[in-house]
Amino acid sequence: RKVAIDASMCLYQFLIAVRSEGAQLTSVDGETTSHLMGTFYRTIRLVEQGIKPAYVFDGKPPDLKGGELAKRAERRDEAQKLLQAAEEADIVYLLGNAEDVEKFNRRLVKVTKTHAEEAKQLLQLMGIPFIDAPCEAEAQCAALVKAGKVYATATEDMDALTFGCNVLLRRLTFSEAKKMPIQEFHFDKVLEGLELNHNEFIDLCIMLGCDYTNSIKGVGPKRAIELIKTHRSLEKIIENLDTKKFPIPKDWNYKQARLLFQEPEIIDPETIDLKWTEPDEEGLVKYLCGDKQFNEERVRNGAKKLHKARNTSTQGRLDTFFKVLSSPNPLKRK
DNA sequence: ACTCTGGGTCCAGACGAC
DNA sequence: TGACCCAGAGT
DNA sequence: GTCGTCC
Repeated sequence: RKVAIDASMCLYQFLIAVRSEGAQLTSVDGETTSHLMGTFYRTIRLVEQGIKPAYVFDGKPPDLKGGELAKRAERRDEAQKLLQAAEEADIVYLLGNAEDVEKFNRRLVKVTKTHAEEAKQLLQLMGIPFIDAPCEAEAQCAALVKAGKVYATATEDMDALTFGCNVLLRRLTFSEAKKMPIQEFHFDKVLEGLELNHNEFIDLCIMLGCDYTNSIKGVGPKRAIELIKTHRSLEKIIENLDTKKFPIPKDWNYKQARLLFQEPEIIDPETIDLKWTEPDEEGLVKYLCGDKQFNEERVRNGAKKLHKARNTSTQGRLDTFFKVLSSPNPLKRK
């Protein structure tokens, strides 16, 4: 089974989660290795389960996302200040605020170009294909699914559905899947459950709060669903809405936001040829053990697992592994 | 009393030895 | 980012 | 399962 994965999202998770004593893992020269550690082992795991992952990297964010990105930057600035304060307090009270320091450090995490390039180099050596999306990775993933180049997108982000991704897999990380089953959402079933078509669903998501626009104060999930079912489009909703109670945001650019979901900037999936190839064991050892000080035995062992899984004829279906669950109603924000 | 929103919080991987 | 809890506004 | 360790 071929599956598309939003690479930046994974890297972000790894940078936050893969830590020791609150700090990211690093090579001796202080370079972070958490993202490589996570990518290496999780990918091996997936391949061993008979899944062929294809990683999709973000490109330039759309202009409309600027507001959201500015907010995130602001939050990081805020965390930076809090971190500084906590560190100073730490010196005074000796370890009293160590937890706070950790907490604020996490909020500062950002996936850089370097992280992405290093991950690509690793994937290359592992024989795993990756794609540079021109814009939003989720949009490119959805396009790959629609074109039948992969079976599904594996993500925690429901935005993939808004982009029209037919099949979405949640919790496709098998360590987590032990606690909670992997969920498989089918877009057509979701639409059926909500009794909406794709365009109506997009308008709904815009009301619920997407990265591209503000949302209407006072309108949450309940009212949004009711509004879209009554009026079937944002234009009609705006016409009929009591704007005294529910003021439309100033300069509300919902039309362009809608367009970003309907016709996102993507590479034509037909021009993409995904190839899973033999892992380069010596290359992996050279890269991970030379520069990054990974344990050689573990790296070689990982390379062998990749090799073996690759040459095991049509590995067991993953359906046997998890509960297929076409939930009709992911009625949450986003 | 009930419903809904929105603001706050917390959390976030994988391996292997035991 | 998502999931959960709680306060408070609105009904 | 829990927990220390990975780098």
